Amino acid sequence: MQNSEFAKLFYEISELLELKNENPFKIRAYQKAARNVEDLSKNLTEIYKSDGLKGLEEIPGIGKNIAEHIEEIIKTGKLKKYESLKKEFPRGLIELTNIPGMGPKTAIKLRKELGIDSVKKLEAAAKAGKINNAANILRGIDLKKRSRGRYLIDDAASHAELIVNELKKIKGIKKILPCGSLRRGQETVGDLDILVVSENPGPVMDAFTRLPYVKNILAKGKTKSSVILKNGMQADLRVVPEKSFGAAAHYFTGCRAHNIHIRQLAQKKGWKVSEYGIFKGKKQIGGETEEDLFEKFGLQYIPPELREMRGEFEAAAKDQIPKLVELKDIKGDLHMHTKATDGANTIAEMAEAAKKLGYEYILITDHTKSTRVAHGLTGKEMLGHLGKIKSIKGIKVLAGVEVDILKDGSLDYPDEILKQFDLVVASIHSNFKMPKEQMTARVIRAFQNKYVNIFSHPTGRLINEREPYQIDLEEILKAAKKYNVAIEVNAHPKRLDLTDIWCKRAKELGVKVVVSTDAHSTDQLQLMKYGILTARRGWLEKKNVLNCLSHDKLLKSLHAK
DNA sequence: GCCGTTTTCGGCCCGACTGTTTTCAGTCG
Ligand SMILES: Nc1nc2c(ncn2[C@H]2C[C@H](O)[C@@H](COP(=O)(O)OP(=O)(O)OP(=O)(O)O)O2)c(=O)[nH]1
Ligand SMILES: [Mg+2]
Ligand SMILES: [Mg+2]
Ligand SMILES: [Zn+2]
Repeated sequence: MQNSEFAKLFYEISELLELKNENPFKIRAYQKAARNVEDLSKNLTEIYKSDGLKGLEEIPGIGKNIAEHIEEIIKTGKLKKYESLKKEFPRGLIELTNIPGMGPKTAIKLRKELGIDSVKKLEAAAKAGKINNAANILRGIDLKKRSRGRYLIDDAASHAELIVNELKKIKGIKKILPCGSLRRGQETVGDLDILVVSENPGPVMDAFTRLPYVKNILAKGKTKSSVILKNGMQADLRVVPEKSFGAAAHYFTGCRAHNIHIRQLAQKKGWKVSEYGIFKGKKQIGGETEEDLFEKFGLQYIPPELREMRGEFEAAAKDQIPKLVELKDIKGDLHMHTKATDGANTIAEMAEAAKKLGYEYILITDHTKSTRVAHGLTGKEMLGHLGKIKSIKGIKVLAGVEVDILKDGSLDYPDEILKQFDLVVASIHSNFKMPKEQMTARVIRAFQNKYVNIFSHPTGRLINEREPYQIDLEEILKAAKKYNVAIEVNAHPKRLDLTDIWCKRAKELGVKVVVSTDAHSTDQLQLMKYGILTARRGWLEKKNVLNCLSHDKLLKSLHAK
């Protein structure tokens, strides 16, 4: 079983325990365990096999009980506790709690009083007038049906920008800052969380809830409002006074576990942290800015991308928060397509656009013949295509290729062709469904080719569309190190592949990383920023990212194989 | 259920909004 499946199971147990009206801290313990398992790069099954229960208990948030759960699942493929909970509370009951505003208490009450244990039955009862605030509930059901779950980061960012631009027009607003998972640069975003500084929140709330993009108002108060936008996305607004800006930005940026941790640190010092500041008794002693908030705790500033409860507090206490890579450090883009295959622009157009971004170089990487859907080229066609590269003033246009790794790990072009490119990017575009060991061996065989320099979109996942193929990334990273292959962080919001966690692992293993857009048009060259966010979430520094190097040093580093 | 450099038992973040609650529970951020 995959870690993600263990995590899902523990989340589900926590929901079932809520319905059972269990101790809220027990519920949180399961959520915490799920979260920590999700964040692990090592497989739980492997940990158990090598270090047993003791190994499992070393994972934060996993103690004797949950370790035994994991053991039971590995040994029997089932968990009795979960099976019996599931019998007690049908799936439909959990679905009821997914309706906004409806929690476990209400769901249980509905079942007890009206025999309702599914959204369908609730809808019918509401329409038949058997329920108190039927209108609200029907609205909630409707919202749930329309909501698309989690959004791609570029989608969230563009909607945040629309709202920010509208809010800017309001008088008396001193600051506007989108926070939450968007500010942390998470690969998907559940909702928009926008912070506003104003000493006069009333008019801000009025304006926010009347925005043209707003479809429903979920809540509207003095300091906080929530709305549903026309596209189904939720947007939350907090308004605080200037003196609370830092604490509020910190609170609203999260993550939740990170917030709880800093509040616990405050308790130990006899202080209190809330979104309004750091307090000693009634007196505010800090939190005007985020920098001040961390400083008051003797902590180095923690960038939003690292606020995930993944070791940032330990690092900050020791002054070991790395100087994270930035967009301005990027000197070139090493993955892009042109009209010759499935791109929209010519080589010259891509080069001009890249030059405008201030890049020193780009690598043209069109598809090879096996990727027929993308009109992949034969070796001869490819060399002809790249032969048309004219020197363009102010930017180096490198001749590259995104060569298919075939089913057996051989490449779509022979070495005589491959050796003619400046750099070779390799990736998987077919035969996704094969056992993990076979896929891993296939890719490692490709790494052994003398001319392969970069492995692109290593898991092939498409967020919200396609699961990653089965591949042992730990082995892939080790092989990448051995054969001097750089691993790509594909910056496209649908991919973001490698993920943040695996970026961190790559750094630990000393594997070189490149951040590339895989642009299929000049516009898409600007997606680089999302790849950078992912790299930053993976604790990567400028020195870990090869396309922060100048052209000469880049080629030298990759050609050493 | 987890955890511990004051604790192996007794804590576990803190606050906003809604509804009918006249002093709080439920839900959510
Ligand atoms: N102290 C504290 N802060 C919370 C809690 N829940 C949420 N927050 C803070 C941290 C979150 O990042 C921020 C926004 O809440 P969201 O529910 O929108 O979560 P977030 O944006 O992190 O993830 P999302 O992508 O929206 O699911 O509010 C909580 O229980 N306690
Ligand atoms: Mg959010
Ligand atoms: Mg939110
Ligand atoms: Zn590509």
